[in-house]
Amino acid sequence: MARYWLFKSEPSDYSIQDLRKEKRKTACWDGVRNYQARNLLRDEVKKGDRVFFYHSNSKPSGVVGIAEVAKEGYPDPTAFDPKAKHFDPKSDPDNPRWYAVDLRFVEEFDGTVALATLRETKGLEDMLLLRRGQRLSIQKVSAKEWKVVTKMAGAKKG
DNA sequence: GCCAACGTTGGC
DNA sequence: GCCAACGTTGGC
Repeated sequence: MARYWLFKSEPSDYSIQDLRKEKRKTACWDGVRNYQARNLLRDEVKKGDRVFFYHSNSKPSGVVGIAEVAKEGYPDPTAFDPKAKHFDPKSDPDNPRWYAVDLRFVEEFDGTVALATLRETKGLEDMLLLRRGQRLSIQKVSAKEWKVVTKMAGAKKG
């Protein structure tokens, strides 16, 4: 059974439009440096899973579209690259500390499903994103929440 | 730009 | 293992 996720990104850093413009509309989701998120990328995010693309620190912040997992967890190459922004000298290629997945663009919503709107929506009361103090950049989304949000967005390929 | 809520680091 | 200091996230 396919699972659902929500991946956060600051659009000034990397946006859904950037993903759409990629060759084959696919990109390596690298740079995650949080152990909880790492565990999800390494162990639970599977090929074919669907992902909400969330723009944080944005106006407004919210879910802007859908991607799918094109490649399952593998060692994050940027952790070994001294020139990379998220280089980690303590990550050893023989025992990698950080993981990445590949995401493929699926769809961009007509508009942003804003965080404020999500908060007001029935059926999303338990959504992790809306939980106080929840800052994780990779989050699990339930099938029910996926359905509600895609419906709000008028998604065609949800 | 502010600041609350976390996560990480490092001294002890 | 504790905890203070510091860094980051991300809404507002």
